[in-house]
Amino acid sequence: MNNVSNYQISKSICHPSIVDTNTSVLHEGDLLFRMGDKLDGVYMVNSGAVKLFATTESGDEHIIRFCMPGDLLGLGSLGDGISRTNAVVLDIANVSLIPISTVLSRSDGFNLGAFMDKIATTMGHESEHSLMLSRCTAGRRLAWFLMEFSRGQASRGLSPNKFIVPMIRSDIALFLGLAVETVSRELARLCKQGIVKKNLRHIEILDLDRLRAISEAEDVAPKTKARSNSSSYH
Amino acid sequence: MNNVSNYQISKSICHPSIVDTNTSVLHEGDLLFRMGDKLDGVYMVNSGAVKLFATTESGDEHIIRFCMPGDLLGLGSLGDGISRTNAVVLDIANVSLIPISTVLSRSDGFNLGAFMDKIATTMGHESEHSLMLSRCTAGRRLAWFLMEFSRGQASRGLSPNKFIVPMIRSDIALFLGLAVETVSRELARLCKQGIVKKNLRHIEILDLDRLRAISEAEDVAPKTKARSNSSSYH
DNA sequence: CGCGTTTTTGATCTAACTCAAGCTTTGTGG
DNA sequence: CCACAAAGCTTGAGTTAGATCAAAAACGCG
Repeated sequence: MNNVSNYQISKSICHPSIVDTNTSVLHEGDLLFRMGDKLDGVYMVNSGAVKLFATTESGDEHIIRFCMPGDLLGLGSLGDGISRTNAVVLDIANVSLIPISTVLSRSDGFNLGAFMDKIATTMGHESEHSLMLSRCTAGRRLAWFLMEFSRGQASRGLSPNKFIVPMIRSDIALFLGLAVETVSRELARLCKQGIVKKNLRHIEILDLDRLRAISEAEDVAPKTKARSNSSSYH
Repeated sequence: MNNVSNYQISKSICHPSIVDTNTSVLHEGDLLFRMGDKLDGVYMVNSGAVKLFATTESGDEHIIRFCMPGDLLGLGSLGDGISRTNAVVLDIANVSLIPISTVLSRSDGFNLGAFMDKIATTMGHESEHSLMLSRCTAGRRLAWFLMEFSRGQASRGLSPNKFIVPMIRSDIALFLGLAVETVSRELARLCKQGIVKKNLRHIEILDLDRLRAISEAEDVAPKTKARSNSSSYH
């Protein structure tokens, strides 16, 4: 990962002095926090990858999102400071803590607008994720996942066509609400179509346009028709 | 809806003077805003019900959540002020605008902590919704929906056992990622089991415990097994 | 090299969708 | 106030996408 761009991402929210004093490095498999933990603030991922997930009593997990450089973690605890999710490091990561007091105390070093902006972006992603889970075919979910990852790469100045994903197949499955076997099969299909090339976690996108087309397919769900809403406009 | 409690909810975030000057009443079918609109802030629902949803090019909609008294709307636009969602009134509603400038300018009348708290709660709900969409049976999704609605009623000082839901079946279907027919069938099943009683939008929960049991059933998905994560703890 | 983990492929099964149709409720105009 | 139309809800029958079960192949670390 590129340290220069990571540093810039952090700076946009916090003054360097805030970041520097609260940074730590975690390794693959490390738990950043788990459900029920008391958190002192919100974490920002500077490098590496962290998976954020919820677990049920029965031990099943649902992956909420994969946090990459620039992403915030632990937002759900902003209220009472108690985390409702678990965070595990997938790839050696550098994360910094933004204390809740910093967020609320409007010191000069903290950019509340940029912070709100990140929250809004995060919520937007969650909505899209939710849309994918509710009304899309397995093939489309996977295509969307790859497109999103590719976009993320591009936004971090890395190659949007060739990358190594930090998660294993079952993580992808858990994120997309599919069985591992389905993820494997759909990925195989994309390969046969010449749209991507894969070798375990090494992914190469050969035809971004076609992949985008699949991810945006207009076959979302000709099921339930919406109520006609178009009446007066406030 | 109970005006006294609604007022109290608003007051916890904004000083009354802020709320009073930005309040308006909207009727069923009214559009509060739609995707692409420029918003001047975040809306708070004081009474009534508003549905928040995204639409795809093909006209399908995905309902993100139903906003009830005390809920915030338009959080996704906190960054650039552009809404990524549509908001339509289901039940005559009183909403007030919290200008973005109020949020960012830390005036005495604005409680940033309470605001963050609401954001955190909202994110928690979204995660739960997402979990339901990804790994649960139709029956469990519906049970969860009813439980959540019931909890909301209780938190607003209304009956948790008997209420009139503000949305039609297809809205519930769109929210839960199911076909209308499935919602209808599952609701019929709950009735046959003596757990609820229904008459169109009038719902009576006869056995809250059993409904909760269904909504929390431990059959979430014995599908994909999670990677063993339990290693070092930060 | 050997063993546990991850990935893949094949065969079967099932929950929920789709299609179709009837019924109930609500709203509108005469 | 009734008739009719539109919207909403329900039930039945058949189909299917993706889950589950089973097992083999590929990887990678000690």
